[in-house]
Amino acid sequence: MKLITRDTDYAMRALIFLAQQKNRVISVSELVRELKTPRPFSRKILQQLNKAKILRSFKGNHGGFILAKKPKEIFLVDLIRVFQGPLELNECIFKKKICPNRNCCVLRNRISRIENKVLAELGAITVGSLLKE
Amino acid sequence: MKLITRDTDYAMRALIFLAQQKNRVISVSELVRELKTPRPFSRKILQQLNKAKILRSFKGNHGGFILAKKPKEIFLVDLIRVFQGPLELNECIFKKKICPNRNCCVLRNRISRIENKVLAELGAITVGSLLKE
DNA sequence: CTAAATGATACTAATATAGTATCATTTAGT
DNA sequence: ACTAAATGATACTATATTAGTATCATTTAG
Ligand code: FES
Ligand code: FES
Repeated sequence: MKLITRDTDYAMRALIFLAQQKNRVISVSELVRELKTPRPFSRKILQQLNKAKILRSFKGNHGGFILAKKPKEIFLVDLIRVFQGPLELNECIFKKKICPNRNCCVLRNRISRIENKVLAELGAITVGSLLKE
Repeated sequence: MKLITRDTDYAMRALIFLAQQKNRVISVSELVRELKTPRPFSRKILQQLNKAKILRSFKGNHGGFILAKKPKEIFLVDLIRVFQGPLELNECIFKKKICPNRNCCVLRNRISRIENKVLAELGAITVGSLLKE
């Protein structure tokens, strides 16, 4: 079971790098030179982050990307949601057969608790919290 | 993010069904008639459970499967491990670049805590705990 | 001997993840 | 106005994982 896919991983790295550049507009070329991540893939990811309003983009010559939010306001969970869809561990797993009345299913309760825990822990991680000085 | 794949799901259903049959040997035919799961797939799953010593099998005419353990001793985590491999949320996600000293990486610590929580919650779920009387 | 079962194993199909390619559009600099 | 350097949008390809099938060998009750 993977908690984080590569999109999310690269996105986080890119965001941390951008955060370190303090509002300088950074092009994909510059970014991949630094991070050594595959260029077109990285580009796609930045574009998605732009659509998600986590980045702001500038077109044309000398264009590129900057953070649209403060590092402390960019949460890992948000990235997960952008690239991996909603975090639903919760969805009923054992359909009809096993779960007679869904409200009190042992499984369901426990899985909800897991989900809450995951959200709480991940919800505390931001780009800011991973920045090294 | 899916916590449980279909193998694990079907396996759990099969085990619950077998538990309800109280030591009667059940053939795949009988099982899929009841559970309505795809036959050859279900068969493969039962064979895997047999290899994992969660089931015992009997060959030949009137053969089939019975539980090799008490329902309370069959844990959901075990099934997850059989069908989905080890539950490693933990593996380092952001390699070199982000994590200078791995022992104190914020992320790593939090993810370990998530993993522990997941294990604790799942570790409490057995076939027995899901049996309806 | 035979029918009904599992064992072992190889194959196929569908879906999700990872990544590429291409063309249109924008814009700073000359 | 032209050009080079950038992003926007979108379609495509490749790889891995998940889901499922097919087949033949072996075992065994009757
Ligand atoms: S798994 Fe959905 S109610 Fe039990
Ligand atoms: S993610 Fe591995 S040490 Fe930080």
